[in-house]
Amino acid sequence: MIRLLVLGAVRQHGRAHGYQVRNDLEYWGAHEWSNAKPGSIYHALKQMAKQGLLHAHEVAPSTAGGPPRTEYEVTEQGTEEYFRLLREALTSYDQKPDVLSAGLGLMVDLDRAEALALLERRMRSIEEWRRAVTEYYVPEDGPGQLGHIGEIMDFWVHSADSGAEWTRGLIERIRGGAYTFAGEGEPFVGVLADGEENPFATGDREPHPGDAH
Amino acid sequence: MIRLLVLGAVRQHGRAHGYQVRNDLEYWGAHEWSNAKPGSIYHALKQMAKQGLLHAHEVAPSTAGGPPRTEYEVTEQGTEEYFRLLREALTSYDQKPDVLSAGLGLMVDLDRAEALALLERRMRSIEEWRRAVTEYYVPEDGPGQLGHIGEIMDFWVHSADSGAEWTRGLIERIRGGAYTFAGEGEPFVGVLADGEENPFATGDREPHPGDAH
DNA sequence: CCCTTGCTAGTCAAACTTGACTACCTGCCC
DNA sequence: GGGCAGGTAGTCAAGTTTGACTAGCAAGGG
Repeated sequence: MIRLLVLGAVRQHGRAHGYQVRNDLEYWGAHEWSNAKPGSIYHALKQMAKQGLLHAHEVAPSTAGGPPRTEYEVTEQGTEEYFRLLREALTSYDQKPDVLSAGLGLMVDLDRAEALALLERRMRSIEEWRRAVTEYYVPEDGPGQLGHIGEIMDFWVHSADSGAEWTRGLIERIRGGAYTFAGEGEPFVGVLADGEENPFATGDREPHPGDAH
Repeated sequence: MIRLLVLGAVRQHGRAHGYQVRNDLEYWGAHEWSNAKPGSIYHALKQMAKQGLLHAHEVAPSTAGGPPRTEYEVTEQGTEEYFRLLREALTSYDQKPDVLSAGLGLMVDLDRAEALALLERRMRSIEEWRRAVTEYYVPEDGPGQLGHIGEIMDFWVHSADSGAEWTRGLIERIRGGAYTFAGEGEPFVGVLADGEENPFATGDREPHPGDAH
């Protein structure tokens, strides 16, 4: 998950250091909905460099104060992994909203037809899962047998239905021509240029209410 | 999270060993919707014993084959922590469905009035969060400024709305007298007695479709 | 001119999670 | 009467995540 985000960020820059990635993720709001803390980001970069998904350039000291920095570039192998993760994020329904969010942020790296196909597969995935849950909790003995435990299943089913509905909406928007996908001309700029100010910076605004811990 | 589940399971038994906890969690379906693998469970037990939330009895070898086992009991401090976690799980909206699921499974350890109060707070929490997100993504420049990134926010808002709707339903069911809460007589048996067969055992049925990894 | 604030860039230990693995015993089929 | 399938109970190393910490430099106030 973190790998998907990091690969996506590095890829858009062509070449990036950790702090830049960190900033992009904040720009996307990822610090609010994913577990993308500094530690995880740097760890992911190093790990992926070790595994050959990224190439690490030993690089000059910072131009703007601070310690020297290492720049990374996505290798061919890393690109493959990136698309694999991206496709999976859009397709699979594992009720982890952060994975889908990451996929949404990066889906325009695919072409429109493929994005649509993946989302259709996502729909089928949700339906299948719904069927599995309802089988499990409405056994022939009738419901209620589970007492309040049944609420858990009811919650899952409700989530699945709501997720399906939303996905349907998205498919329609994309089919209707929304957004700019790969190979459709001027792409949407999803990263900050060097020195550009982040209009959505949250500063030290506290995390969204309801967050505990 | 895992701590909440483990504390809840041990508490219901009064005294339990790791394997028993593992079985209860399967009974609740937790292996499907939470990251409660054996390793995590045993780790949590040991950790919490070290921290004084559980008391570990050094105990006799198994009665039914297998290595000897350690039994645990929740301490007073552990009970406090348990209720703290439980209240938090029901109240806070951090879009992690597994936390809520755990809370639902254990909510009957509270009394009805408190459960209702917590769920009302959950509703407010969701609304507040929704407000925060919509502020963030419909700035005065108008929407669309974010391009496809806006879809992420739209997804959050949709999830929040759907979560609120479901919570409202649950509140009504509980207010209407559903389920048996603490202090209301014969509690629902949420654990398996020794030797009882799990009617919902999944055997080696594979995890729900759509699960990747 | 110096000193505090704040941004840049990153490290690190401790905690947690994962998935595969071990070892023991029972029942039962042949 | 052997052996193997399957349940019981748990360990362990490798990997990941967390949250707090470090250290360098710039800008600006007094």
